[in-house]
Amino acid sequence: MTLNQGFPLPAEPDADRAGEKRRDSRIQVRNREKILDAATEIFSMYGRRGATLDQIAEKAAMSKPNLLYYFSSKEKLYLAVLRDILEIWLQPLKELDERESPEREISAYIDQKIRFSQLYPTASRVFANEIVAGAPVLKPVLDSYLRDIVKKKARVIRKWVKRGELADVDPYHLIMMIWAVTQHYADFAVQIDSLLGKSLDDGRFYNQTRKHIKRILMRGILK
Amino acid sequence: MTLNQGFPLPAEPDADRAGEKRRDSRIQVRNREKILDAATEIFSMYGRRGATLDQIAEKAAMSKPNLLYYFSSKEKLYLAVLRDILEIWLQPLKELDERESPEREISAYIDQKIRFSQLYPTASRVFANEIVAGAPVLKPVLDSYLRDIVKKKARVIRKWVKRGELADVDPYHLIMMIWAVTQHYADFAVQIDSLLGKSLDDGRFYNQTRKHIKRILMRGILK
DNA sequence: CTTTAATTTTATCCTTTGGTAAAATATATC
DNA sequence: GATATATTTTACCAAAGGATAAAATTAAAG
Repeated sequence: MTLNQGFPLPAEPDADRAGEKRRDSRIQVRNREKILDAATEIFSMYGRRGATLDQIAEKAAMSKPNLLYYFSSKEKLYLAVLRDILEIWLQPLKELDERESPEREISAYIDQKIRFSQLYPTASRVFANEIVAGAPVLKPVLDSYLRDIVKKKARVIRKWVKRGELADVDPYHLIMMIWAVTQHYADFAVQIDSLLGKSLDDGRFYNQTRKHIKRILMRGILK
Repeated sequence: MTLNQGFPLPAEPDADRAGEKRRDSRIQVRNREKILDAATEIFSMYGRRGATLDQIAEKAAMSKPNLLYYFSSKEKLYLAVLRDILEIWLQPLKELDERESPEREISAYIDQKIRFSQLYPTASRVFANEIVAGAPVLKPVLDSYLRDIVKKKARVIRKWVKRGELADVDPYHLIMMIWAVTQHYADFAVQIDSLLGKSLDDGRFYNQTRKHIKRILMRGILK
């Protein structure tokens, strides 16, 4: 993972890297990534407050002070993790295109969301954890950045409805419904494993899930 | 809340109350409930590990040792909270009745689930937190108790499909879809508030949400 | 090779946190 | 109202956890 490109989290939160000049060394890159991956996993299991630097350091196979050499505080590390996640989490929504048919676009959107759940289940859980906890860190981003994007895309959906290509659905509810259902398979993976003994890692199950979700949702919203 | 009746969590986990004889005094009842409510709120925000007894005690307006007089450890308290939640969380599913029409039954089920999200959003979040974290405590219950109930109800749904009263849906996916969508409004309430400035507390929004979910889902699964 | 800069380790600090002990206070029962 | 029991408070403690300092080591540049 780790595709941290200029993300709109609270302006330059990583004070660490202020005034940086030289490029990240190979060691730098490798270790930051190792840490971010470890942190994602630990944060997904214990949450922002419950996770400990000791656990993360251990999972990343380095000493705690060494970890702190790369991320100067637990909070900064958490922020870095969130930034990476939000970026990929949000990408698919941005691609909804009103010039295409809703059938095609929404179908593709569901595909991408469920794909995300398959590829980055732990990341999804970190995000879920943050939101369930009341978005102590992400709230400002939700209130601005996310809000704007969703508003824009709601307009796209509304246009489809007006054109008569879609049943009369509320755009916001529709978007949230898609989020809820697709993310569920990553966020509540243990539950699903308990009930079915399956996970999205299983290619057959992945496809069955994908098709099932799409079938019901598309039937529910297409004219 | 607090309707802790003989719940099937790991056999008699509340060793505190072993060999109890006399009934709970009024003070006992009142304080246990105060603590459980406070704990629910704190656990919902910080998770099992992130929550602290100090926070819970403060919210319950009592000293920490006093709190520990009622629940002898944080883990026991967490367990008590979970037990209460699971009980009410699960109730609606048990009521699915194959002798009635799927239209009526599933509709009622969705109603009850969304009602739960409205009435006990924090409880829902504690539960969500536990599952997202990998169900460290509830895993055994999911693997046995929940599994059995869901299996039984999946059979009911399958019967409806066979009778031709329902489209050919997978029972498990359908159940999870309903869970995902209805719980979403409690678990991700902050997000919804950020995007819409609304919550299920708002009666109008509650009804709109309820109807919207039902419309899409029912259309998606009825023949 | 040296010399300089980057990285890692070791030792340590201070605060928070779950939990206990025992004294003090309140409540109930006779 | 005296006595026994239940509840609450006060004072602690040991372990865990986030963070820093400085020494030791490794990698890079000339």
